Amino acid sequence: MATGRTHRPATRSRGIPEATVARLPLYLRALTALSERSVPTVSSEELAAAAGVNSAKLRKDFSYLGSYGTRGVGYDVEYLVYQISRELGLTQDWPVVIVGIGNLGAALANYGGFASRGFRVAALIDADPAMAGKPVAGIPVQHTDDLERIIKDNGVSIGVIATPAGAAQQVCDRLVTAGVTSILNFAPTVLTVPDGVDVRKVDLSIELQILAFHEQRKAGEETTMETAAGDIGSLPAAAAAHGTSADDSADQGPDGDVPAVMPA
Amino acid sequence: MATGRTHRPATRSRGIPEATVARLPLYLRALTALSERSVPTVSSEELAAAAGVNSAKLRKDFSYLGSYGTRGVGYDVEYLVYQISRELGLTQDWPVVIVGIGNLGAALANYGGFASRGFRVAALIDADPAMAGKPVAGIPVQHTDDLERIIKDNGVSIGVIATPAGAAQQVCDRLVTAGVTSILNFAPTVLTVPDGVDVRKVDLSIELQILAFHEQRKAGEETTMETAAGDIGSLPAAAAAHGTSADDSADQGPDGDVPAVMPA
DNA sequence: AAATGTGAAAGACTTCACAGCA
DNA sequence: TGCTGTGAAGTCTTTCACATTT
Repeated sequence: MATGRTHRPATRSRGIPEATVARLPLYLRALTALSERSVPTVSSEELAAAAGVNSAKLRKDFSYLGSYGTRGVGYDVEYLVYQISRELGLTQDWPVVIVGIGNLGAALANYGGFASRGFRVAALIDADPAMAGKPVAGIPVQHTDDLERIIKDNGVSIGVIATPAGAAQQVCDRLVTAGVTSILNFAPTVLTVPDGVDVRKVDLSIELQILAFHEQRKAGEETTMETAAGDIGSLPAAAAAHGTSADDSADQGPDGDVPAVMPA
Repeated sequence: MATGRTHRPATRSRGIPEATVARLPLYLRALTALSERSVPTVSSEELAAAAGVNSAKLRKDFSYLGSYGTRGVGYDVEYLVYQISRELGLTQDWPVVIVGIGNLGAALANYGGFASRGFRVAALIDADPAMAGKPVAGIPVQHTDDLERIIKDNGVSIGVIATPAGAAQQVCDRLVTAGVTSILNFAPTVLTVPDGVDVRKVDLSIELQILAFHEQRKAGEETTMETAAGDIGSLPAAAAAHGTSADDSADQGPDGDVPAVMPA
């Protein structure tokens, strides 16, 4: 979804494709596991299998970073770990704030992978005064009133929003004003941000809906049914057109659903 | 991370592009909001703005579903809500099980958006005997031992994995064996599944790393620094090279990614 | 006059397949 | 021989721009 698109048109200094960037963390994880097992080198084939991609793609991805492999041998694990970490900016410390310490916020604060790779939870912020001072994951929750100060005092540039949808945009605005330029949004809402600010979204219900789409399709196949019967019962109910002149008679016949995709 | 690949020629009968499917939930959410405000119709321009995409893309997306708009007018909100819901398979009930009731699992169980759109948390499962019986989000947690029975008794086809990485593959195998064909994986690990099973992954640390990448770039631009100084200190420290110590092996499925859907 | 639906062009990403190096 | 690195081909996605319909 990559909300935050819109990078400056320029900045072509190092054009690593977005799709490649999105896979680097995957490779890094696989490499880290190999490193822990003291495996010295891997071939693109092996590493690709561990990361769940195909080897040609992996080699192409690495080619954007430079030539870090050895023909006939493979890649040096430690060296690659370092190169990818550096490329991703993980060799530096990233203080992060989490806003909205409900169930999800607490889960995120406790998430191990967070602290590991260069990210450090600098502060937890919540709008509920009752939460203030209470420690979550060993970090005392602070009140929203101090948001700006917290951001500035800690030099935070990455913010995580785990508030209810209704509060997300407002929190986002404050974060941005205070200097945050990258946001990870867990609230089920579209955030509007000024140019130069990156937003990534994680949305549970969207993922489930995508799964449901495929699941539905599988079910339909099995039985070779093509009329997708079974739903006809629960009709639109909408159908009825509001003003919009266009009387319903137009298309949707009572059963005339079956949208016949692909109108020639 | 786009999951469902698809080798097969891709059944053109109803070929809705994966990228379009991934956006339908977005449109649906925007439409639902409009519906609640009793807005009768929207133009592609307005709806696109609400969903955070551009209007040409939205129109193209809708064109795969059929011709549900009215030229010169726009789209009937209620009607579109129904059509998209049906296309996504949300007009039916999807029982879901969540495995791994730690911080994250509990957050998911409590997540409102879950219950809303056709998804119903049929059961919560955890390996810790101490959790058994304890209610989370009003649902009693059950022990992993009963996983297979629970799946079957409830006709579950969608499973959510929120266990630690180490347990994920095993849980996945059991879910699949018991009949689950769609999995939403929150564990930071690559899951291997047989053909016909869909896996989607949500990975916090990957999202953060992608943000860090862009964040780093921004910082670099501002100061025109390009040597990313300050890191040179922590060098690779790699180099050693053993022979081909490929012991693990296990390079299974060629494209261990996601399978797919729709055999022609 | 307004706004959809869609060919066609442009762009991004993936896969192929093989030259070239260790 | 084994495996990387990469042009070229193929596929998917986005964007353009306009004919078409209400």
